[in-house]
Amino acid sequence: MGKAEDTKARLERAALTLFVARGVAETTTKEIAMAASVAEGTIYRYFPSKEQLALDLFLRHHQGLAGALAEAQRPAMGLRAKIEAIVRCYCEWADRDWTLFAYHLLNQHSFLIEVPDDMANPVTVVRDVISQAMKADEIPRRNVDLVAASAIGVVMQSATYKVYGRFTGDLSDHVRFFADAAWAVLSVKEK
Amino acid sequence: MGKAEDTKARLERAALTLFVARGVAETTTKEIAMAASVAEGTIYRYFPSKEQLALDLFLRHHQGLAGALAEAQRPAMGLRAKIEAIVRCYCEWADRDWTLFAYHLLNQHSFLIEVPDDMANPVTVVRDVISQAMKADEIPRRNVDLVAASAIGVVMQSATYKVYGRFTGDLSDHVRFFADAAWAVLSVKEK
DNA sequence: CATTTATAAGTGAGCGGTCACTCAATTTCA
DNA sequence: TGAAATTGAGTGACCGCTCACTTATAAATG
Repeated sequence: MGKAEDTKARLERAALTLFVARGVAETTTKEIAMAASVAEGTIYRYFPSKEQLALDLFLRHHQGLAGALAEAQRPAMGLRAKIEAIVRCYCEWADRDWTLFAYHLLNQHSFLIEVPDDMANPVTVVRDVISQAMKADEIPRRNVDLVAASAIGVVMQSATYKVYGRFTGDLSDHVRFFADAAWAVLSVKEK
Repeated sequence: MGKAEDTKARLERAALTLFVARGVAETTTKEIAMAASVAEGTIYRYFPSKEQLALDLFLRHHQGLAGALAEAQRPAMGLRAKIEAIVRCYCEWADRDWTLFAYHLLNQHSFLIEVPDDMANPVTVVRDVISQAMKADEIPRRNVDLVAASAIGVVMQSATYKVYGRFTGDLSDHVRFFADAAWAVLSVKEK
């Protein structure tokens, strides 16, 4: 790794850690620089603004995750298998870089509006899989967005509670349960 | 309503609306005052700081919701009925004052650490109900926090997506589905 | 090789501007 | 008329960002 790339990476990691610990608005450029062991001005050799740095970090993970989920579900046959593939991939991403994952989770509100409509999107991947399964009558036909939200919530709320420290350990340890639970949500019979 | 109480209520409502629309850190005291049609200084007659105003709003809803959920589930017999009572109560609170609800939902991260341990807590209510049901062998025994998170996620993620505008309409219209889905999550068989 | 030249990377004091908060003066109203 | 409520210009702290300058690295030259 070149020296410049190393500096940039150190800045990103420092920013990420502080953003998760104290929030984006509450983190100063001076703090980021200190944590990365560079001068404040150096930040601006690599990023046009603090806001852009924050957005870069978010979008990179957002797109990466969306691509990975799309790849993961593709080879799986049938909704049940696709769900498990998606859940496994999601949990692995979370466990691999928990700080980045937590940052993405905690800052959706701020950045999601800045995501272009045509950009790969984790939610869309899930939504499409569910939509297909409804068309194929694998599960009852319902409001896709509502059902997708509920299924996604099974995993995402658990991840959120891990951020809060309400429980510990790898998310990947519970892939089977998450997949079963999400499947159960999607399969709820109409009355 | 006395004049002073009216002013305080207007300030709270103005702050709430702005906090939801633009975020707490991004909202200035000048904006709050303007939206409430008072001078900036008036804020400080009723609140010691902007931060305390934000915390007050959060805690009032947090405690109110916790109390309401505890009340709602008490008379219901059996886990299935308790879940439905909790879900219904939660959705009604959301629909009754959506701005306040959205504020609470979007700012958990910032304020949850400031909630005293002994304070009534919406999550604890749900957790305890599930814990009881496990003891009574109504549902499989599992990691309570994990299962509670997943069940709660069914409803909360849907609420979150409503905040994002991914779908519209009252949450209360879907109480039955949420209850069924949460129940399904809790009932997932161990393999 | 040594030496000059060119470019990239890093620095930190300081600037312009914002913002939460204060307070002396003014208005409201019982 | 006196206490309570309100006002808004003013204050000081802070913060993102700039920029003139230094230092490290690489390229060119003879």
